[in-house]
Amino acid sequence: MASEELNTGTNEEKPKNFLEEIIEADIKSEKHGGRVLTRFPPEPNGYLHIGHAKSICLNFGLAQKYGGKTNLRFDDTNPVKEDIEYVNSIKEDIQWLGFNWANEFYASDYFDQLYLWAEELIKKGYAYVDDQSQEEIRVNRGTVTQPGKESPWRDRSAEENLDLFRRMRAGEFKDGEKVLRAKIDMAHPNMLLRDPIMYRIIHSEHHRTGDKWCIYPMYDYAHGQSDSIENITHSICTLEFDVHRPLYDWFIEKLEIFPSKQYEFARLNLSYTVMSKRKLLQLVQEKVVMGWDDPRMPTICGLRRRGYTPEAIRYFADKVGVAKRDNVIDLSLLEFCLREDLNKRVERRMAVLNPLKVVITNYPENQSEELEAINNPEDESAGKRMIPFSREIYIEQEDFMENPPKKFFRLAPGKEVRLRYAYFIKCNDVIKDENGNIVELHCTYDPASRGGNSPDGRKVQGTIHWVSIPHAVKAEVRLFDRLFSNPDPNNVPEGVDWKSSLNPDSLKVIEGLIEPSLQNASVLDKFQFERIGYFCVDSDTTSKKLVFNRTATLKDTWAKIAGK
RNA sequence: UGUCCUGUAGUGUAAUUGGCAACACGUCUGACUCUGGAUCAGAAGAGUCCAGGUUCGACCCCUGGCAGGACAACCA
Repeated sequence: MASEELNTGTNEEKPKNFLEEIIEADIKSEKHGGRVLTRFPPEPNGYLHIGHAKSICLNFGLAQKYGGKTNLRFDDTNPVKEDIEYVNSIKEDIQWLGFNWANEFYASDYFDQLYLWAEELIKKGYAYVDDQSQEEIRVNRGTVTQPGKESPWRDRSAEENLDLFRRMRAGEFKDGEKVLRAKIDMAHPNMLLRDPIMYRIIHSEHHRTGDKWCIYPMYDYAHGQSDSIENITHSICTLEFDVHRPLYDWFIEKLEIFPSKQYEFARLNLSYTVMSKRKLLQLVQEKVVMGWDDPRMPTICGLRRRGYTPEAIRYFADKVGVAKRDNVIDLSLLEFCLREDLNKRVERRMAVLNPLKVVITNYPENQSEELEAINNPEDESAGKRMIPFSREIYIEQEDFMENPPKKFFRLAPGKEVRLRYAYFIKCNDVIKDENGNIVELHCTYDPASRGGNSPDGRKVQGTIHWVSIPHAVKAEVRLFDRLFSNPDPNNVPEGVDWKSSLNPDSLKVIEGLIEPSLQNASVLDKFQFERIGYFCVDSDTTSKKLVFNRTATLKDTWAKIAGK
């Protein structure tokens, strides 16, 4: 429902991106009988992040739009890097985002077929076993400006190659002793076509195939054929694989198998964020953050814990667009998408983060009452709730100024404001401690303004939020901010640690006071704390302690004015 | 330095495939409001990386530059 409101996904009015144009052309020309089958191919060696979310929304979204399906395929060709821990988190994240795959596959499902095809290429003279060391291979590959040198083993007979390759598989050789290479062109301007390695020897247990194999296919030898085996029609990946496409096509052509086609789009970059798995891992390992799901992380699980919704992320993926040029998206766009969603669906509550005590001197002692509050002004069906009011309340420190500037609409000596859903109050006295700090305000209220309106029709400029002291509940509140203070954390001068621009204030933990109706909130419940921001219940919450994460602040026009 | 990809308001994405640039976010006004939120109305902001060429006409086609990115793991 919310996604409809957010108008994500298919929309006839919207201009098409280049992939939609390609697909529509293919459908029109009956290329695969109008069939569309995409795939999302993560390597299970890390957690998914917002960049993957773009890819997921693209792959699944395109298939959905054109009546096709999407496979989930784990690209698990390197047993030393991959683990099932990641497999499970990846599946969970994709489902949470709201997508269902047609099939769950693994590149390792195809190891037998890939092996057979390798023998076929050997027999056709398109592949050979190379005895050169890793170092020799590297050196002989040449450089970007100089052609490579052919391996002395390049012209072995098919029989010898076949024998050697079978013995590689049988485990007769040690890691690195031999590799299987495609025989293409050692002088090719595209380095990837200089006899790329197809198989390497790794005596290591694979998380799915166990010890069945001691040779494993390289990405280039596995990916296109895996697509082909699944009859993928549109294999969509990021720009850096552009150089790989000739190789992708080469194997498919030589093997004469289903011609899947690869298309590349520009990956997502977000300002104030790092996205590389390596750097994210480093943040986790060095305990810069609490873990992969730290609410400051751009990981899907981090965003989830932070309070993001699948709808907001899908809306975001839709808004960033798809093209081939490098891009950096403003973090503010992500936040816009979040607010757009949460504003409409999430209930409002009152909470005071930096309390200032207010005594309403003309309100009877030991009295309290319940006042009616609207749960969500954007959604009448969210109903109403009662909130307790009493003689002593907390307001926000920032909502009072002893010497207010011109446009300050909040409380000040002699000024009157409305307490949201309660009464008008006027400030009469400012109580200070011996150091001159304001510790308490003495105010009087207008009993006739109960509910927030005065019968004489007089207006107040400001409405502030509050919480009744005897009824307030304490909660830990975690105020998150961007992880980096540098808009482009990857761009640091030579020799400077990329972590040097970490924002020291990315997390502030405070004790807040919340209205009692929040008492029984459960993990992941989301609210708008009026005039403050969106918050969600953190998984660290226990029966004894409530913990809230600040998902995002509200737009704060006053902060902008005050900052000038 | 070789090959490939990409250059359109601050940030993204468009431009009916050649008819003088639109939309969103952001920014700035104003209205409204029991959230300085939301909503509504409006404004500013690029002449399309540069230089030539083709054309009646170029963001779009051609040539040459320039800038950014990718590629020299037995990673994906």
